[in-house]
Amino acid sequence: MKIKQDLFQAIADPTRRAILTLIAIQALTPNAMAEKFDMTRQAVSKHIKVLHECELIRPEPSGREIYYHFNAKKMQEFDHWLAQFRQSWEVQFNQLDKLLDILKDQDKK
Amino acid sequence: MKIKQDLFQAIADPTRRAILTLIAIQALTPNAMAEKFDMTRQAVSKHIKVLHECELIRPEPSGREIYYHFNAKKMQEFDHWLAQFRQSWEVQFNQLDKLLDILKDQDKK
DNA sequence: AATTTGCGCAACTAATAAGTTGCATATATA
DNA sequence: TATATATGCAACTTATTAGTTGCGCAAATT
Repeated sequence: MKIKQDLFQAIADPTRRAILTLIAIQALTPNAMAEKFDMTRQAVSKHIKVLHECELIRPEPSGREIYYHFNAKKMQEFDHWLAQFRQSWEVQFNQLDKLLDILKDQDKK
Repeated sequence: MKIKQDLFQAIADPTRRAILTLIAIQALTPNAMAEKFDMTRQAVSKHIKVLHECELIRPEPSGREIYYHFNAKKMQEFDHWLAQFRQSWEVQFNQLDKLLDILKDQDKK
């Protein structure tokens, strides 16, 4: 059995990404989320479980309702993972810049 | 049938992420990749297909070998998706800063 | 020309995951 | 206390996918 849900697996599903987009603006209950999507409450509940297990969302009970909040700190891990590639695309874009410079020089001739 | 592989789906697999990390440093052939992982060449070939279909990698034939290069521009799309949440975590961190300020003030008393 | 090597595609198996319905539990309301 | 509502968990079905083996094709080597 899986100890913990994988962060990348969590955002692979479009519905879960939609949930994240929603609650990044405002915390919502499972029922409120289910109303937004064309699926049963139980289906949404499963997505919530996945997002919760990898700590992308955080429950805050309020009476018999549970508001799920967006955990920005966890989302930042993607930002850190992306860091290893930033250098790559800067290099590739610099090469593009060089190419553009060459083309400019050719125009002058 | 799926028209095109999804970017998020592509990076959901740990082996594919490892491939991306490898070729971000240096372009590799399918065989060279397969040697790095404990799986058959065909399995790696499938991952290559997924990464290629969503344009995260780009083939450059060289004789009977094919070097796959990392496409940084495509990975940037993930960066752009993350952008919608950057504001959220800045807000949450600002709130943390405020809290820290409050705690500092309490120390002074 | 014959053989080896690099690669992709097809078929198959096993595991995973998204969705459903049904049920149990806890909180709020009448 | 009885009832309605909010939520999570379990069992099931179906679809997807990661891995395998086997095959065919094209390029390089002998």
